[in-house]
Amino acid sequence: MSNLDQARVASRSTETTRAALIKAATSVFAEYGYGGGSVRLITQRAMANQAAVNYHFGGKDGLYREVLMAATRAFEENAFLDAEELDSLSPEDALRRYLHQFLLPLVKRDRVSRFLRIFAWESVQPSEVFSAFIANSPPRIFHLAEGVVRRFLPQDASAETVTFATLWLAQQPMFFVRDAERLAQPPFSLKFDEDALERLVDTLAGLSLRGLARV
Amino acid sequence: MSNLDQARVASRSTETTRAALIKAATSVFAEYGYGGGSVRLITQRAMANQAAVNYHFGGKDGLYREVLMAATRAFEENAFLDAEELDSLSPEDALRRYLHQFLLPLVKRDRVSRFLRIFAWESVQPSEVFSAFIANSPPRIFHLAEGVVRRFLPQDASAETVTFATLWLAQQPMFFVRDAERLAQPPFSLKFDEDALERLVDTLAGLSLRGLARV
DNA sequence: TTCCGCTTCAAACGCGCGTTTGAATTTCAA
DNA sequence: TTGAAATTCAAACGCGCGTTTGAAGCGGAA
Repeated sequence: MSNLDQARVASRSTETTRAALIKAATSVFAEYGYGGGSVRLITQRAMANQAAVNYHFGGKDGLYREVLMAATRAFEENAFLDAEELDSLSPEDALRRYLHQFLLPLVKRDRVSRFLRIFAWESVQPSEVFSAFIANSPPRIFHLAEGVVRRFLPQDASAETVTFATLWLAQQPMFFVRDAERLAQPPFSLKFDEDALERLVDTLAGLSLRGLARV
Repeated sequence: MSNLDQARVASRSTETTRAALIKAATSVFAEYGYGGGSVRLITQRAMANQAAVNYHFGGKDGLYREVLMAATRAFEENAFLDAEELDSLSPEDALRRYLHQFLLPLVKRDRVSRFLRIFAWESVQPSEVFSAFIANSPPRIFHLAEGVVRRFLPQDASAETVTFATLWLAQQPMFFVRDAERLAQPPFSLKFDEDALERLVDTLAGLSLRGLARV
């Protein structure tokens, strides 16, 4: 008992530091990606010592794994988008819902949006940590695009075609999420408020559904 | 005259070193991007001294500018794809030609393919050097996607719509070019020979033209 | 109060990076 | 051949990175 109590109480301050580090790491990695985010910046934002990362998580990679686990948990707790919910919609509405949810980080800066930004980074330059992470427990979020695409493709579509189309669809919102800041500046000067988000969803959904020929 | 001769002859060996550095830098930056490519690797491949980069180009950024200038020159000398050639084709064929040319690096490893890979890197993480470079002399290559897209969009399409659609189209081949190596491994295991390239062009052109609804 | 594990802390380590340095070497006009 | 300019070279510099170190601080048990 005494051991347990001590562990419990001691872990109170431990949990405070751990939570602060995970929160700071989430925002830093969302901003700069895993490779671009530094331990020094993370500990600075968490108001913790640099060595705390190694003490509590064994290193930068361990902290990142913790962030990825939190992200997976958030997505699987239906905090984001559920495959069953998509199935209940028409294919067209499922596509629009998919695009809308993945483009949300353009206008919201909440926890889930930061997780999405991290995934957007990993979609263009996967870290070894991430690759190993999804190899062990592939997150459901990756099946969403395939699920949406499959409802449009014929049953006998080749696996290669399905892969092409899935990658094609998944990339579309990722690009805008990842590069939102850059697109806000010249020569593009795209400002994303909620109306612009709806127009972007409309445009992307139209392009995805009917292609250029019908825009 | 004597000064000129001296400069000319001296520049013979100079040009040898410069050319070797530019060639090595092109392949290194194509493989790892500007930030990921190191001066040490470049000089090693060029069999030159590390200090040569600073001596001849003033630094890593100056060398990169030289590579970008060579790329711009290659593209403007019709070594790649000409806007007028695209205009001479039907919109559908122009789109297919655009996609085909931008996907060529998947099967070819020539000079132009390396330039395209560099552009693919810059499309996701623009370096300051690149941003400054295109600010001074925007390369024609960037107008190609807009030119293709515009022929499908109605005349009165808003500037925002044109931008959305242009970015959307430009991203599609970039993704496959940039991540070819990763896509070759599980879980995707995509092998790109010339046949696969044609199928990818078909798929992307179909998706771009008619969307998911008609695949 | 004393002691002992847990946690924090400032400092330093080792590494790779782009760059600088100053001497050695090469080049070529005079 | 000579001397000055251009070029090459090995070595080192300064910086930021992730990580390690060992002492200091802290809190609860005896």
